[in-house]
Amino acid sequence: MKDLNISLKQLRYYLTAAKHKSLRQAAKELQISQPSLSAQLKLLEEALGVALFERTRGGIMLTPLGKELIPESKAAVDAAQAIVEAANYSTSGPSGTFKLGVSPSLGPYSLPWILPALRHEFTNVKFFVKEEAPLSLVDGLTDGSYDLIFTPLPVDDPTLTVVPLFREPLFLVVNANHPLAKYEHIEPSQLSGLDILTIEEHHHFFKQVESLSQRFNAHLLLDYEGSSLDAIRQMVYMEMGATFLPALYIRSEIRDRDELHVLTIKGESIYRSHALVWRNSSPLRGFYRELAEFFHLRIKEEFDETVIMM
Amino acid sequence: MKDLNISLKQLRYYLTAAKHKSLRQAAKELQISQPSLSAQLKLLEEALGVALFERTRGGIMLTPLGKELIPESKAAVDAAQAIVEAANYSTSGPSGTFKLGVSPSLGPYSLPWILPALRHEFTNVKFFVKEEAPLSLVDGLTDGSYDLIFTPLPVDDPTLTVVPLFREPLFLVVNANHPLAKYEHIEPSQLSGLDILTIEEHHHFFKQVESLSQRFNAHLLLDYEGSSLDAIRQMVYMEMGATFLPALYIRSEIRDRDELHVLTIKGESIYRSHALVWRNSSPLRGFYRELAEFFHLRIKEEFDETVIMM
DNA sequence: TAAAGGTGAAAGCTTTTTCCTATCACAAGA
DNA sequence: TCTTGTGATAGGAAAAAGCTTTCACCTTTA
Repeated sequence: MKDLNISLKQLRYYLTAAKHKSLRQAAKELQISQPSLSAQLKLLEEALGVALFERTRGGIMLTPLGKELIPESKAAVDAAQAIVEAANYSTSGPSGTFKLGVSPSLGPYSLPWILPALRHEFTNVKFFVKEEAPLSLVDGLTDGSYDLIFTPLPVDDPTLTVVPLFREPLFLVVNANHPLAKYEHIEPSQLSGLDILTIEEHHHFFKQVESLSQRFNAHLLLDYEGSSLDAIRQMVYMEMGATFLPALYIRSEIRDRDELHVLTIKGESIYRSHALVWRNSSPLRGFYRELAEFFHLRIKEEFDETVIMM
Repeated sequence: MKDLNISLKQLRYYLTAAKHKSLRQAAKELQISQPSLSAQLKLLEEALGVALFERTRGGIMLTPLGKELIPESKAAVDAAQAIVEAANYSTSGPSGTFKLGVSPSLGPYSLPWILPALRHEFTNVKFFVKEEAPLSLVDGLTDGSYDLIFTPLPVDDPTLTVVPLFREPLFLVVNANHPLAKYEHIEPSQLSGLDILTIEEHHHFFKQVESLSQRFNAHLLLDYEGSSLDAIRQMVYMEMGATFLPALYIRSEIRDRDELHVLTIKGESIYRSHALVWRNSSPLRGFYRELAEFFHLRIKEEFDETVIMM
């Protein structure tokens, strides 16, 4: 990069002197002494190697080149002013485009109810939302691909701040023609031998369903893994097996109870927890705490009958 | 004007740090020490009152606002760079739009033969040409309305540099039906009582024709003054009187010798002189001397049979 | 596990830049 | 002749920019 030996101050001085056609008047406006102004304009002329002004006893006048360099000088000073103003505006509230990473089993069934209110509350804040599996979310947060993630737990990294927000119940879902569909609540023993479908291995959800299957002696189907909750819902609909689905998903996507039946297991409370997570080193961590509180309130307002607040 | 407390250097440092995501790498590119860069970025952040970077042990990353201020920062630095480049370009030759003032009795009959060659020779120089009576030209040069004037002499102002270029003969012009039209040369006594037309009083030309009329005992018509040389040529054509016209005007505008007759006066050499004039205080006076030489050469090439070089 | 190598920050010092006051040189106007 | 206006010059003080050295902390390698 070519060395720039001119300063914004010098450009301001030049524009002001051009305006007044008098070094004394300009110095007065700038609130510096006239010899200082004279010296700085001389330095600017020397740095550029050209004469910008013609000095006469009646004052100064711009040379043709001096006139020609006015627009670019004004552009530089105006751009700097815009930076200062944007920053001033920003100190009165957070600003910019934030990269928010979410789990695909959580984001689509919660964020549409949160983001509009968020945009209303923090008007200069934009979110660029991307879905990715939770393990990838944590990696992305660590390496700076995301500023913030909204993800199922667990997250075990001491460089990250984890703010748990709520617990989301998981329910057993079977086809309406399934023998278990005649019940609202079943005994754990009734799960024995049941074919259980789930989504891909790198999701926390997979591990949880695997654990549940082992616990209830059910049979976890590994040959027909789904790529999303929608996919496994379709498989249940096609009588390929049963599955566990999160409450927010059920709330959002399962309306036709003639096709799919939702059950609870007696004496069992099955949940997964969700949190907002950010890097400890972020200078915006104060704002992220505010955001976490906002999320918490919004989720409470919107999903209080579905989830358990933390 | 709001006080700008950020510098172009700081903006360059910020852009370079953003590019490298490492203060050490950026400092290396900028050829300053890392602690200096760190300190300057901190000062920039303090001046703006916002965090532009998040610091981690693996390096730095931009905050959302840090990202948002990149385009304006680049705009400021690029504008300054453009100033430096324009100035560098300019030191390899004069540049800008020059305000050239010319007399209406000279400019139209000379500049069309000079300006194209001038543009070819000085490619970054533009002329904004304006015609005005010579006394107004001098006033305009003194007050800065013109950078340069091309004018008939005399010019008597010690703050101005006057470079005489050539002498332009004046010829007597009569209608082709006039008794004097049968001659190519006449005696001074033949002018006695002749009606003489001229242009307005505030032109040097008026004073010269007035002086000639008195000298040859001719009758200067004051009731029918022309506003231009074209106007008095028409009056001569309409047999309202005779007139003196400059050689360049005759060369350019009088082709039909069946209508108007051009005479010389025996034993008399009648001229007016023309010069380029600029302010002594102009930092571009070196360039104006060059220009004067170029005018001189060009006039010699184009008008050598019409005028007398000085 | 220890050593090496990477990160940005803090501290103290030197150099450079920016700004000040006082004055000068020159001109125009009263 | 004096007053008032212009921009420039000279010398000094204060602020800013940059340096080297070192620190704290982490990761990687042998």
